[in-house]
Amino acid sequence: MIERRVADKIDAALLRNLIADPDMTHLALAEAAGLARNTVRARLTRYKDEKSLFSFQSRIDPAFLGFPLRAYVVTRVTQRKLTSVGEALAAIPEVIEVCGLSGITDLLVQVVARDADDLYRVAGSILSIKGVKRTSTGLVMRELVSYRIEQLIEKTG
Amino acid sequence: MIERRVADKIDAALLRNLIADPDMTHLALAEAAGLARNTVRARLTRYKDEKSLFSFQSRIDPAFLGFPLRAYVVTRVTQRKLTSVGEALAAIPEVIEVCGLSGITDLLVQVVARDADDLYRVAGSILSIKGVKRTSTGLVMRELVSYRIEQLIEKTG
DNA sequence: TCAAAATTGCGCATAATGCGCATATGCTGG
DNA sequence: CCAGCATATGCGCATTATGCGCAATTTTGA
Repeated sequence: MIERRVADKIDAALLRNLIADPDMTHLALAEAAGLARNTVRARLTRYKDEKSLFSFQSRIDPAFLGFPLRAYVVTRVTQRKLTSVGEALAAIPEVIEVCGLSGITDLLVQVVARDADDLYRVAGSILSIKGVKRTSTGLVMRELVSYRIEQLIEKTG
Repeated sequence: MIERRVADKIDAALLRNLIADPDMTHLALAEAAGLARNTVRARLTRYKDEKSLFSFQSRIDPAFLGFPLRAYVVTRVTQRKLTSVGEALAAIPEVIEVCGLSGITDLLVQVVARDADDLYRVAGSILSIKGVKRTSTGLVMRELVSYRIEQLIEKTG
């Protein structure tokens, strides 16, 4: 099995700076990190090939697209139908992520919606998938800690 | 209350292209979307001010930082201590997101870890927070649908 | 309908980028 | 201990992209 490359000090410095300002120029990054311009360029290029970075889509706020509501739908599934349920979920646009969790026949489905009615509709379409036994929806009311990765960089290198 | 701007057709076209290639040049974007270069620049600049885009950090794969494991920890909390628990959770680096869900005293805590032992340790430190009554950890075994926003763009404009 | 906000088109100076290539550095396996 | 491979560095140069200004035109909304 291929072992994935893990960030070193150089990567940490670059990523830290990019978080502060995603549009920093190669030269600015090089100075900030005390590196050569070509080194910066090599790393930045490498990130793509290695897929160390997610797609740009991860930066887009669903609210900006008109979906301000977010919810988690815990979905109990007939075990044999896991795959087909996964496919059916993928066919629902409002489903933005589906995770299979350990030791259970539950799926954790993250959805977005335009409003409360819309959410109700989406939850309904999940429940109507063949193989889904029951669902439990929890609307995200408050983000006590917003998605963050930054602090992990400090534990790198 | 200020109403948030929502993406229009122009935004949709730009975002679609940026997902395909985040490094597209302004001019390339302009051509692809049939717009003027200045328009593209204006929009791209605006995204920052409006915070329509998340920080660059949302693009970094935790695995690249050395945290290949991801888990959801459902945390039951003494209602009065919600705030202090939130702060305590924020103090744990491996905690990458905390959501307060509707109608319950549960928090949905997303964590990452270096390995199974590390996850066990992190789960323990969550459980030891004053105000946490009990926790239930679900390791993300499989992503049936990886985080995606792209398909929402088609429902825009 | 009218005024404000966006988009557009054009040009230009500056700055960034994409190479190539030779050298220095550093880590690994023999 | 040394050879060899991968990486980082330094330099230059031609090509592009960017940042800005400004005026005309279209769209949007009140």
